[in-house]
Amino acid sequence: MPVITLPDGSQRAFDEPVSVRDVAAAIGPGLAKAALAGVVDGRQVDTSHVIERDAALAIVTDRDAAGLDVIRHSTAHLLAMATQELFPGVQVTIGPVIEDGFYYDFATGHAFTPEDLGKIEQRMAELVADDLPIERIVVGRSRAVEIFRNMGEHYKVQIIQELPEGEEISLYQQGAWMDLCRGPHVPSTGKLGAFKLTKVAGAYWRGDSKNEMLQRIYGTAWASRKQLKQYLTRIEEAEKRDHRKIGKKLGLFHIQEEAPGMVFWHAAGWSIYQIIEQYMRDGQRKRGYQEIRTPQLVDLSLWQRSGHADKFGDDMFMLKAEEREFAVKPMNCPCHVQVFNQGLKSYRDLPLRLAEFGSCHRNEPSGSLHGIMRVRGFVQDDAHIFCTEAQIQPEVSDFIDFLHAVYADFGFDDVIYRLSTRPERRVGSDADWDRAEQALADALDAQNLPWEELPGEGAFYGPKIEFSLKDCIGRVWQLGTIQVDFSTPGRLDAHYVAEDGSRRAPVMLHRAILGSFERFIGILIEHYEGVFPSWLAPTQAVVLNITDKHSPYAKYVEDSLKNKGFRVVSDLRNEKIGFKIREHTIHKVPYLLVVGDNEVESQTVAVRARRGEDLGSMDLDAFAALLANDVARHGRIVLEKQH
RNA sequence: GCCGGCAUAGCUCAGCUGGUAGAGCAACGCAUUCGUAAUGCGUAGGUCCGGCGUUCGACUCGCCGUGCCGGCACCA
Repeated sequence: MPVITLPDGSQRAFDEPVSVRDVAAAIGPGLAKAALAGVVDGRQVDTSHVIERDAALAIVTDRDAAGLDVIRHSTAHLLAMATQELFPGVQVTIGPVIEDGFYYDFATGHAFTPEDLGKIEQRMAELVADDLPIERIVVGRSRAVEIFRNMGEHYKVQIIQELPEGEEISLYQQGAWMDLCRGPHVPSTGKLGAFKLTKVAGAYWRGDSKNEMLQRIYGTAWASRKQLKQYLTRIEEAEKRDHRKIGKKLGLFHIQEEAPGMVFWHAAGWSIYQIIEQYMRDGQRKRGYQEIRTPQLVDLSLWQRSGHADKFGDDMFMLKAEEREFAVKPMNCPCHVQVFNQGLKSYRDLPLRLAEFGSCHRNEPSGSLHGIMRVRGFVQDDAHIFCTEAQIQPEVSDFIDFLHAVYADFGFDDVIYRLSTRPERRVGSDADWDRAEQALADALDAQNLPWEELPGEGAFYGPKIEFSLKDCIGRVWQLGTIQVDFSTPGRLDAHYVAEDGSRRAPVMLHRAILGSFERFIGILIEHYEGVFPSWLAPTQAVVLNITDKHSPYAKYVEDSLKNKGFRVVSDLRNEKIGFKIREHTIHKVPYLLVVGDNEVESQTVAVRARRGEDLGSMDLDAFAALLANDVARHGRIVLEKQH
């Protein structure tokens, strides 16, 4: 006699055990049709699940996030079924739900082509039309192994054998096809339909590059055709923000074959870069950093002492000269320790903050290169803080303040915070780690920041916080970081004289806010969609003459504004004003200053903002004030617009 | 690095099953002197990524290499 409690608190009593489907039907035929799964006492189940005793039940439909996940998961099964029908001999492995969709990994000698995806998609549509019931079957472990072994599904056999003892093993069957799965799944294939297969890719079995490579098919799935369409449109729109496309269109930089993973900055891009560098330099100076500069090329012996050659030698560019072996620096820290080591330091010198816009080169794997976001030659806004253990927490807190001020100035407010804690192999005592991890966590908590812990992901020398942002299509890129390092100072003989006269190794904090200028500018381009706020825009205003006779005045306007420190050019070409406006609008110039008879007469400029607004005519001082005000707001203007 | 795809004019892209390339924009020239997102006419522009092969003949087919793109792995 189960009594079912629904999410609204209402209760329904039944004379005998009932399925989720039955309960839905008792509430209403519409719900019965919409039911995709259920949640019984917090556990997700199929609609066929029978409830024996009193329980809390929520019916899951495609309006719930959980329902969408069930749809995606079942669509992954549908993909696997269609694929195995069309390509006999293909083995199934895993097919999880991911953001916006799902994938399924297949073991096969055949490499799927984009044409294959079309065929598979078509077969999937047919299976939806067939509306095959999806049934859950519970079997014993040995029986499950036997079934999949007979089917030749060796990966599934392995998965079953590694399931924890006592875990219920369930199979899902639709038509003649069957897969091992925990579920839940939609009641029949007819509940699916709004999906699209998006890409094929290789992926290692169990994510380990030592294992064989499987064929992965990605797809997206939604509750309705309309949602699917919206998603596809969203992706299309997002792709227009791609920094590689915009970078080319705006002439910011290029990369060419002869220097893979290295950026050729053009004048416009370099202008942005320099403004950012100067901005960071000012911020660092105000916060007690000393800027230094260290060599690019350093004898291998230093990298051997620091441990880099040993651990990361393969990723370092090496060269021989004068019978010595040099390495192009992949990081700045060992060099910064050399600066610290010049002259005996006292505890009074701590914390000592050494900053460098350090040019680094790393021979990143070819497959990992990505526009200017992942490159082989880059410049970090790097700094190392040499301090005592007691100074870790205040330094980390100050750093997070600094970082937030910077991100806010660039208009970023959607930062992902991750704290990576002690890995298996590490240096330093557990007590050291306890305190360092706590210091980092406290610093995050003090600012009320939502952070995620990545257990075991810290560096061998200490824990770290990573600050990441997403690019236009949702890929996450790490920008800032702060890392505690118990190891490097000792390895490189750094020490200071403590209050009691003893010599101690300082703790070193590695930290960066932008990460690399290259990646940061890539993210900025996508964030702004190329529409740089006035303080960053390579050209802040263009003066446009109506006809030749206004050229002298246009030049005068240009020169006057340039003398005030603005980045202004004039476009005196013999073209119609509409043509020139169009061209500079496409290039996202913040302000267009049109000068014709009226403006020459009244000694003004007609101001047009880049979104098309006509700001009317004003004299040069008024425009200069307007632009100066704009510049002073940095990129916070973007945040204001969003909110 | 691994799996797959792609590489044609400065840019964006056409070019069916092999018969030595085409558009739009940009550039250049001429005309036009014009008031807020494209004035008209004309000219020039290609080692079809590189190498080797198949073929009477290769942008097209095959192999090798390079780079880029999408994933995977990596990211001190």
